[in-house]
Amino acid sequence: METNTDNIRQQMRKGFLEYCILSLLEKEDSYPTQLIQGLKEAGMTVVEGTLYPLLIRQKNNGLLSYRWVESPQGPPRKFYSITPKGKAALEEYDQAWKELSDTIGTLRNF
Amino acid sequence: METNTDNIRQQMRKGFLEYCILSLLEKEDSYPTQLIQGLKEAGMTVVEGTLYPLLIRQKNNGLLSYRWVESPQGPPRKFYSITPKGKAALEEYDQAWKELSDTIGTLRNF
DNA sequence: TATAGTACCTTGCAATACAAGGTATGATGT
DNA sequence: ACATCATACCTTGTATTGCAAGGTACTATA
Repeated sequence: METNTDNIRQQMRKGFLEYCILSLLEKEDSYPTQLIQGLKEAGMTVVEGTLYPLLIRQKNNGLLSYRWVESPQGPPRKFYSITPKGKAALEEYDQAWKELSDTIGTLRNF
Repeated sequence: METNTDNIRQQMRKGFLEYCILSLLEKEDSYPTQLIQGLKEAGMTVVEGTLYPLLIRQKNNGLLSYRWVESPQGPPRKFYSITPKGKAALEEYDQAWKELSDTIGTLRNF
């Protein structure tokens, strides 16, 4: 376990990817490469080997669905949509985030 | 992967324990049972099987040191202190927390 | 037909939180 | 002296999950 900033940032991110992905998909149906781009713009770099298994897990749990859409150039894209169950999960994540923020606020005297 | 609130809260917590422990120890030297109590009061329940290995990791990385202190009743207590390296790590955690908050704020339109 | 670009996916590894159980010390009651 | 209880520290095995690395497939272009 290193203590450099990169590693700390990485550790903290754990568990937030699902929340972030549901957030992006609530705004707009997207395919994986698009999600990677969107997450990067929001300040959270994710690689394919992390994203694909996560999307599959979320889909298997009924939080997401997908459909194939032809691309203007290249292979077809797998567009993911958030389901009603996914939206319910997103609300729970909002609540969990709020509570975690309160906890950190208490401990750090923010 | 369940989607109930408890599980979501648990997932989100991952990676934050080190930050929270350093925060508590910055205020006051503590022994593990005391840390578990302090974390619980701040809204973050942790069990022994999680805490002990984590303290050992942090100590092995030079973030913490400890000394034995006799208890008024019962076996001696292992009081942990934060080291200069631990304080530096805490500052990095503050920065990482801020960046993560910004990311969530961007994605959730907070 | 070969190459490049885009896109989706899998395998193996390392880190870590937890459930469950274990060991040791000191006070109290019989 | 001995059993019991409360406190305290610690370990083992399991499941989850993020990542590095590598693989497969479709389409357009030279």
